[in-house]
Amino acid sequence: MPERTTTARATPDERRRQILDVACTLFAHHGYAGTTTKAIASAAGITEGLIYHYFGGKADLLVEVVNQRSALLTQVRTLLRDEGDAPVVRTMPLIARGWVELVRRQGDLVITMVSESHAHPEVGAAFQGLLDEIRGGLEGYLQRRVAAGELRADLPVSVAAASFLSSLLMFFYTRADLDEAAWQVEASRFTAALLDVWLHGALAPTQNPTQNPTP
Amino acid sequence: MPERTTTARATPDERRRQILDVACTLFAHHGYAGTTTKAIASAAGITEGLIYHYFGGKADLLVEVVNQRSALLTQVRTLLRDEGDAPVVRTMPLIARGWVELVRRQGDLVITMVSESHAHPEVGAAFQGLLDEIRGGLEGYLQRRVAAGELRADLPVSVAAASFLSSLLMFFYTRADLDEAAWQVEASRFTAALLDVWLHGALAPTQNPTQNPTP
DNA sequence: GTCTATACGGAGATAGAC
DNA sequence: GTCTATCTCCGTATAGAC
Repeated sequence: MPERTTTARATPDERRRQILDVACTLFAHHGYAGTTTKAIASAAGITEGLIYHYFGGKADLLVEVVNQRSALLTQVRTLLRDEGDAPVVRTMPLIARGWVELVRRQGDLVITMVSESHAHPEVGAAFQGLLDEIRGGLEGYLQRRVAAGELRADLPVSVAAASFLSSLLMFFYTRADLDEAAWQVEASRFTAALLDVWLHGALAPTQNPTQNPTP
Repeated sequence: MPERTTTARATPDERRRQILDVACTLFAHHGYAGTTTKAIASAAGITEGLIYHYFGGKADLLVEVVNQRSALLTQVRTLLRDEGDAPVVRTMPLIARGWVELVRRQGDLVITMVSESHAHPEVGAAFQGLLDEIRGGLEGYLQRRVAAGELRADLPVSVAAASFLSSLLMFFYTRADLDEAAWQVEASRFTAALLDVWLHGALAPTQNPTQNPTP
């Protein structure tokens, strides 16, 4: 078995990972086209030439970075499966918090996908595919809660799921620069309020004058 | 007074506009860093040198493009003012449709702002400022409808407004490539369903067992 | 596996003729 | 106001030594 006495750091796989991580961060902060191979090498503490030992070219970096979304998708699936068929008032807050924290932890990847969506059709397709799968998962859960009679029968589940996820995603996207402490506070507030609106709607309860004026 | 007999097209102001329009379109499709001055000149039917006669440099183009957002803001303000204090079931559909059509007509600008948000802090700030002002406007309207008793008193108006706008914005952002016909269909459907969820919420009406089992 | 050195093209920008 | 010509630098990518 391969033994390492001292020093000798960074196995090939670690290097690949490291380069991809650095690239992802820089892509998020400066955009793909705005990130130079020199900057990537410098931030990774290596030379430009080494990048081409591990990857075919700069374009490959973007592809491989975006492919890491599958890990993100897996985590969301776990999130949805774990909360199987519990009532929405219990599950939705967990999904909301899980989704928002997941997006934040994978923030650079998400920012890169959103930012490069329109410049690189493949990225746009990957991003939309990811959102669609996640929305589909949530949709399935909502459908089951409709069947259980907990959600209204005429709820447009697909749009309800999309709206829920979009709102949290946009929230993250516009506050990604917050430090961890401020983020926790704002994310909690926003999530709670969003759930309130999403569950109960904006309208005042039954002010229909022909029925139940004051019950 | 300045007279023009024939030909002699493109006044200085028209040229500026034209260059900015072309730049905005290309920024949206290839990103700022991915757009070359050569490409802008070529698409505008002029030479690169002329760009520098009208603008200080490429960076100025981005700034001026993003500054066009004020026009967008004005239009939203008009939209909100015109529908003053009418009931939500009448006004919100108009706001939804107006917002979504506005965003689509100014699609290249919106895509550019979103895409370049994190690479260029000034753009990010401009974008967030724009969203904040629009949300604030909608929030004011909602607050008045709360006062009128039409919306529930405990509605988190700020988040309700943000969620409404975010959902429509993300919808546009992920379907910007649809052709006009398909767009009209999908936008109508989405908008109607979103309003349904937003107004009435997802929960089934009062299945509280201690009260009104079947009224 | 990692670095040095270098080729090559293209990017933004300027000068000056018309 | 518009174009042609050109400058300079920097970006990606390769070759080859260690």
